[in-house]
Amino acid sequence: MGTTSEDTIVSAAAYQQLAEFRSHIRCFLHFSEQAVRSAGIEPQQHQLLLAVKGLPEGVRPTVTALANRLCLKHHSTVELINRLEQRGAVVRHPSEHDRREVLIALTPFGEEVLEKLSVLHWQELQSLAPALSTALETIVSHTPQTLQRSA
Amino acid sequence: MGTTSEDTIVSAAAYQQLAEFRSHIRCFLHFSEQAVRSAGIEPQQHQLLLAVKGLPEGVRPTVTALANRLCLKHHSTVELINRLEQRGAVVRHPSEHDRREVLIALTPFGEEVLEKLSVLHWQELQSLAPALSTALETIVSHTPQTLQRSA
DNA sequence: TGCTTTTGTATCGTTATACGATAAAAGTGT
DNA sequence: ACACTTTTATCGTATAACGATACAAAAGCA
Repeated sequence: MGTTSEDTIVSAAAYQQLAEFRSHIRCFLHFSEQAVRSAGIEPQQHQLLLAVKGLPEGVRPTVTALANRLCLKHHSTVELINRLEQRGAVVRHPSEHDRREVLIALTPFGEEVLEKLSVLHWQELQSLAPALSTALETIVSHTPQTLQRSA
Repeated sequence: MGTTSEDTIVSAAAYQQLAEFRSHIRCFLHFSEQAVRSAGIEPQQHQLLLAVKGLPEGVRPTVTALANRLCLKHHSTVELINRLEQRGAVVRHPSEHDRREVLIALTPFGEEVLEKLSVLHWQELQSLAPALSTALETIVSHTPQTLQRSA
């Protein structure tokens, strides 16, 4: 009677619910990409701007802090910052606490772009939130019986 | 007296809430990427597999249908399918309704990978759903006064 | 003090991905 | 037969992320 851990079956409904959830996320990200590119920057660049501006109180905007926030490797973050610096959206300046650290700040141009995009995103989220919430709710509530079944 | 549409100000709290929401999404997508790569395929490839398997009833898995579901251009979808076909995760076969169409089906390997990943994703969503819901809720409820302010 | 280890940032080469521009084959309407 | 649309495919280009590698500053230890 030892139940093996391999007799898990995913129902057709479960696939549809997962696909639905991903579709909503992709829909939001697609909107975001279009809005961001219309504003003249790239999606990941926008997210770094937002990460800088939306960092919790008391956290210095170092490369490492931003990498953590964005779930990126440090060197990927460095490259992202390079591209943003070339576009004039951020500037680097040395930290006084630790001369290894580089602090990132938005330029007026970066601030302007981010504010404009933030308004658009906020509005878009008002539209998308219900569908996203529903999809999430469906997955969480249907969980045990729908997903797994003993053989 | 004429209120221009440009005097919109985004508060620090609003930036933090938007950043928080994006961070949760990135966190989920990061988990997904790691799980998917561990399974031997690429993130977008996994999402196409899921899109095929989770397509609503009665929708034929054509390139165009999948492109719509994934918010991609047709030719981007074609390239994604090429890569999946090379890895043996999907096969193409001609449609009988319309000889222009190409229908996509998972191979046994594709099915196996997708099922394994779907279980992992379902479980992960159980953990992440509360934080994501909260972040969404915060944005939706705080909306009018926090985001916009007349000059 | 000097030496080692750790931490923070940066560079290079490779891969996946997505797009625009373009094309070809199959269907549709006249 | 003809133009027109739809569906799929190819090619060149760009963003992006990573692993491997490197270097400088800080921290820990002798």
